[in-house]
Amino acid sequence: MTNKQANSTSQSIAAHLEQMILDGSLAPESKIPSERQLSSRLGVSRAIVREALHELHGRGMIETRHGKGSFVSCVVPQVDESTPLMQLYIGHSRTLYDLFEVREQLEGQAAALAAERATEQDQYRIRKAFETMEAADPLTNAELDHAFHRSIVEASHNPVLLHVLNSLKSLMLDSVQAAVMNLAHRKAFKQQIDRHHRQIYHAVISRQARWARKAAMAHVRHVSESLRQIEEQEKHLIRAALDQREVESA
Amino acid sequence: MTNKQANSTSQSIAAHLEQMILDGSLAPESKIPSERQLSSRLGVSRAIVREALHELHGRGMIETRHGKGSFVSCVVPQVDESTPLMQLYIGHSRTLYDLFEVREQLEGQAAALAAERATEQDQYRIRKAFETMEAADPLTNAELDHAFHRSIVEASHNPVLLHVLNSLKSLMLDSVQAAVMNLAHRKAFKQQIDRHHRQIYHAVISRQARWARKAAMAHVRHVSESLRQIEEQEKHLIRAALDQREVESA
DNA sequence: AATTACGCACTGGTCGGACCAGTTTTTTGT
DNA sequence: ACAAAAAACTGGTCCGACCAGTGCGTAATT
Repeated sequence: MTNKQANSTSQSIAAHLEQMILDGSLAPESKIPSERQLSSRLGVSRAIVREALHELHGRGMIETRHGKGSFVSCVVPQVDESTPLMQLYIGHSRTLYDLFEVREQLEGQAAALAAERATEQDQYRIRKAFETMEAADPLTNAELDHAFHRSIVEASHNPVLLHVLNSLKSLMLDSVQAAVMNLAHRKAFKQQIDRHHRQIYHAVISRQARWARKAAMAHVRHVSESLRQIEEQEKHLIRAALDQREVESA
Repeated sequence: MTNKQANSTSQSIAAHLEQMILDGSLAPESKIPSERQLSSRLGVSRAIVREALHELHGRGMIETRHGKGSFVSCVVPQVDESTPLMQLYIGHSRTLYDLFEVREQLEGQAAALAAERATEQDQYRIRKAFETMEAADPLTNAELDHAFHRSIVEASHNPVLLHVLNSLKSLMLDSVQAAVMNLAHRKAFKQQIDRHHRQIYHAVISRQARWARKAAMAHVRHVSESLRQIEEQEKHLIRAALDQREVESA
């Protein structure tokens, strides 16, 4: 299905192993056959096997310990529901916050411009998006939240801004988006976010550019820091789990 | 900072290359030195280099083409200048000012972050770029001006910011760049620009983030408005010419 | 006999050289 | 001058060797 064997041996072997891992043929924490074993069984040189393994390591699916072997490191056994989250951007979490740093500026600018330049039509759209979002079920408002912000960016009447923000958003992995949305599950966060949305809305509608910028920036920053908190918590959980496991295996 | 060199050679080489990519030392789409070259330059075997490259490939930071080489595949997707949408807008002067509007924010943020996060090495680079620029012949300092701004953006240590600003800059047509440079011909503008540069430089070096942001934003805004003025003047000239023609043909 | 220590048989990590296969540049023969 | 052949790149694959951690079983020591 997703068999892209693209370039060649090492690639296809990596894909093959990945498939086995995702299938569950290779359970998490289970030991992967040794390099020499794979090499002879697959009829390729050991170098190729090593390249394939490094490829998987790059994706964080594998961990290798000198003298012991390589092990599947699917952190969370849960199929593919809620928490492959961390693993994806765990190595790049820094970049994620860099991204928020940029977004903070641009969303702020967008809100300010929207307050200044929104036409009546824009204001109508913003109002509609806002009301729809407020009335909606908190669990399903991912799209609506997005639509609200989008309506504001569009009201800024700056295509470059729109374009850049779009590509930044598409940069965020779905998992991260999901995580952001999961903030809504925590009542305190949800309320804070709602408050921010209201502030942004009113500021833009009442054409108070300065306030709009401030509110939008605060909003992005809040989301970013909330995410950071969650990451910190999960890191602790993971570490705790690992410690626990080591205790058990000791 | 995030330098986990953990296991060994291939890992640390991968990390090193990743750093270079994120830093912008290796621009997107740029060719990475050949495996044999890296191998000899880093003093390790080619196999190790290959493993490091595969690691990066696994993370999607690299693409490799047989017989050609390996290439940085933009971590931060380029703000597509090729997208049909942008294609339409490019060239419209209105879009140009939208662009400056965005740049104003981002350059400001970059300067502020640079003031906060610049290492000694960064400061040295910035100082060198600044002094070189000041000492240079005003007519040929297009490159140097660019280098100065770049050194500051790099000192912000935010790869997303770096890449976005890079792609924005590439959006500006050469003609525009030339026009900006032509501002230097007018003594008043030139002096103002120099003053801005000095302010930015001193603010960043003395770690005054707020001031740095303000200066950088003022700088971009000034350039933008100067350009607008020039355009206005030229428009008058053109209109005058057109009127003249109509008179003649009447 | 129990315990320690050594050593062998694993594991991954690194090396160098060889060769194949695409791509680009240079040379060369008409 | 031009087109074809050749040389000089590039990455892709293989081999065989050796080093370095790890673990286990056996032999030496107590």
